[in-house]
Amino acid sequence: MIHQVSASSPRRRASPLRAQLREAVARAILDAAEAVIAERGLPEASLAAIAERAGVAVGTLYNYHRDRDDLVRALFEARAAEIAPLIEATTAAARGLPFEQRLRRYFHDVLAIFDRHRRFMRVVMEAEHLKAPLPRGKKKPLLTAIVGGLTELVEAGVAERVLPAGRDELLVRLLLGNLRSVNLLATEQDRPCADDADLVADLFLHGAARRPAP
Amino acid sequence: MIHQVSASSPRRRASPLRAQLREAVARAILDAAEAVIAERGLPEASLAAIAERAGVAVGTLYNYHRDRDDLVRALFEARAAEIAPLIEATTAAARGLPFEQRLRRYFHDVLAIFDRHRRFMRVVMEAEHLKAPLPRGKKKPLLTAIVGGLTELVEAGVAERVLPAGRDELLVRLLLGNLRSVNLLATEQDRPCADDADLVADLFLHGAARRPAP
Amino acid sequence: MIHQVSASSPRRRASPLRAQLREAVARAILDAAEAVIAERGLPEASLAAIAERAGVAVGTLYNYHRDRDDLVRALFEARAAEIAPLIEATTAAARGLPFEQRLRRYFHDVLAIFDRHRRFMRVVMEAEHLKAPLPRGKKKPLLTAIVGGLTELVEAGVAERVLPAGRDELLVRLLLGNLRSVNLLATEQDRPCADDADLVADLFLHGAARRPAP
Amino acid sequence: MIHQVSASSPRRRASPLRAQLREAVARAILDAAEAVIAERGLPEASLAAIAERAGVAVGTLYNYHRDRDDLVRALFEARAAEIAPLIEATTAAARGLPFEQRLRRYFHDVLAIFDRHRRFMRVVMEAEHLKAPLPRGKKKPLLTAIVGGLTELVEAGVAERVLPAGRDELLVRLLLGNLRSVNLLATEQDRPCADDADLVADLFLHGAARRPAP
DNA sequence: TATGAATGAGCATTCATTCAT
DNA sequence: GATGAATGAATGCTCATTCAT
Repeated sequence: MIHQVSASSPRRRASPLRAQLREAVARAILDAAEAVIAERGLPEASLAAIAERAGVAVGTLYNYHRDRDDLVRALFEARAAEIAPLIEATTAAARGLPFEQRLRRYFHDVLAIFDRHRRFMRVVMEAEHLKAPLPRGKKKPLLTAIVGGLTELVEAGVAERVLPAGRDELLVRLLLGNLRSVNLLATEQDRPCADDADLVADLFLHGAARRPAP
Repeated sequence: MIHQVSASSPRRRASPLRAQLREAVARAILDAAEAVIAERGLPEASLAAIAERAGVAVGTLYNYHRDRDDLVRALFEARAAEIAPLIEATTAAARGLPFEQRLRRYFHDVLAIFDRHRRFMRVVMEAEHLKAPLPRGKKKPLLTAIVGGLTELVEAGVAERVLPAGRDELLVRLLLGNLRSVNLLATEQDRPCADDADLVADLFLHGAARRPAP
Repeated sequence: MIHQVSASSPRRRASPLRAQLREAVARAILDAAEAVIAERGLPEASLAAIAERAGVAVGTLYNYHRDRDDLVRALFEARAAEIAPLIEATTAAARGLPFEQRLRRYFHDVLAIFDRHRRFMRVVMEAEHLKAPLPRGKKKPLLTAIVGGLTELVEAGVAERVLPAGRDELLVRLLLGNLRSVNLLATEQDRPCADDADLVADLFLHGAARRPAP
Repeated sequence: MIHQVSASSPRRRASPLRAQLREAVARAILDAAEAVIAERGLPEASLAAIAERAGVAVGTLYNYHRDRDDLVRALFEARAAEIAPLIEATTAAARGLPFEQRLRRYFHDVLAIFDRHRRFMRVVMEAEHLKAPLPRGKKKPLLTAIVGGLTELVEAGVAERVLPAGRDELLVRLLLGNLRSVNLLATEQDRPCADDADLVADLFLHGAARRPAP
């Protein structure tokens, strides 16, 4: 039993077709898992439903994943492997900018990424806090990337003396919460998150209150 | 089988004792449900565990609730019945104040209420978004109260021309998200939410950015 | 979940009926397990088959036993608890007799016990050697009792200088094998084992060979 | 799909190489099956494990055997084809000797054969009685050979008036049981069976009891 | 009304078997 | 012929729900 999900190297050069097929099925399974989880929520996502959605038999799932936990973890890891680099690239791209621009840029880019992966990001954001959403051991790698970017951002803000010192953790959490709120609302309303990036960044920087003209 | 959850009116004047007893058992069940859900998370909270915690037999749960969904809903409703008035009182108390004070006051009072009901509020906040935490149809009544208060607040801000118009829904969601972030972080760190009320209100009003001295 | 199989003490004096019923179901389950195992062999004995045979639902099995292993172990223990004392009584009853009588007596009595519990003894004797017939941990208590009796017997024979010294283990195994052979053959032919007791004892003591008349 | 198990005649004279290869694979499969069964026991021996051990794909097993039952049966038949002649040769070699020598000789030679095929004989002896170790219909051919030899032996003994008449079947079973006991004990203790041949033959002939010196 | 045993549909998982390549 | 992924029936087990006492 081999559990090589994204293995691009077939055992023999002779059958790249096999490998391609395998790859396709593997992808179909993860896509189905994502869809079912997005629809029913993680604990209600049964393997039967996932298999049906993927158009394969239940047993086939076990040709690709050791068990249910492994399937879920593989989904999160596969998406993380795809998305986390984008997040990190965004973090890197914003680095060096003055804080305000940096925040604005980061928010905009991250929310744009959310838009391109909306269904999965919804799952991640919903699972953000859950008791035991993912099987023990593996951590949520995508959240880690996002939180990492936010932490760096906040630290930069503090270093520039734009943000108050000593409340880093709370600030990071509030920013994460803002991303979450925007994502969930936009998903509900079926419109892009990125539209709200500027508003939210502004709000975070300067507050909602309009200062009366002097 | 009678399902009078929060019925405070005994069936007969003749046996207030029996009614009292029933009330006590009903309360024990909801308390147990709250405890088990807080500990294991909603989907892992089995009726067996709840019954054991409540010190009753499983069958007894069905004398008080039609099914599991109904029990959960009853819990949320009961707590809502207890907490929502406090929220509404807070909403009312803040009414009439100038917006900034009003927001500050509202946040402080609401977070203080969170502190007094921390265990349950954590459950509520975790379940905030969940796919099917509550049976379809019934809405989460406590969230409704909070969102109601926030909506009124935002509308007042817009009316006073302190908040930007046309983005009410997003602003409400962001405020709710802030409350959520503060609650979850404080719960994790096992310290009161209310401590953060001023900071968060300030942040929302004036932003994180310190304006350089002119 | 209470797994009190042979518990004769109901939780309340008030419902001896409940307890009686429970006892009856527990017995029915073990009887069914015994029958199915005897028919299909241990590894092929599915819980579904056992439940059907017992006239209960699958879930009911789990009200009496933690899992399949536990059910099987319970069967073996219950029967052992019933039969082992008989074996031990036999061992004790034979104690003190001169070796030849002692052996004869022991064989006869043990085979008579086999006859009264034929179906189960067949299962035990079949499982005698199996790789992992019983779940880890618990040992086969009935075989232990029998082997214990045989060991004592052999030791007595050696002490009386009737049996050769130094080959105790082999002698015990051969005796056990003889009991097994007799049991399986008699079961196949659907006739009592005890009939063969004298022959087998004689054979063991004096051999099959008839000495020619001098 | 051709299921010529022990076919030593290639389909074409033209490609003895191919036939040789086929033969080699067939042997590898049976060897693997024997090893896995010896290690895990018959019911736990999965085709996946056998295929892996044999170094072939699961599907290949089905090019050599109709199904799992057929594979197991083929193993038993192949080994029987190898061992049964040895047993029969032993039977023949002993034929004509006076009964006592004949028995002694037979036991010794058979146990020596057991030693040379210990792993498989253990499997056979363990499976001796099992409910459904082999698919219905087919008999265990090796046991048949052994039992045949024992039957002839017993009949000779009866004819010579050394053994009591009328209990042939039981005597055969007891002898078989003795072989079994010796085999299992020796395997457990990892020492040769043949060492015990004389003792067991003696025991069977003259009994365990030492006659007091006159 | 309280009890807790009985129920059975539903779930994750295994594995002999099939079949396109 | 060899391969190994796909299949799906069968298994052990859980748990919300029912119901006789």
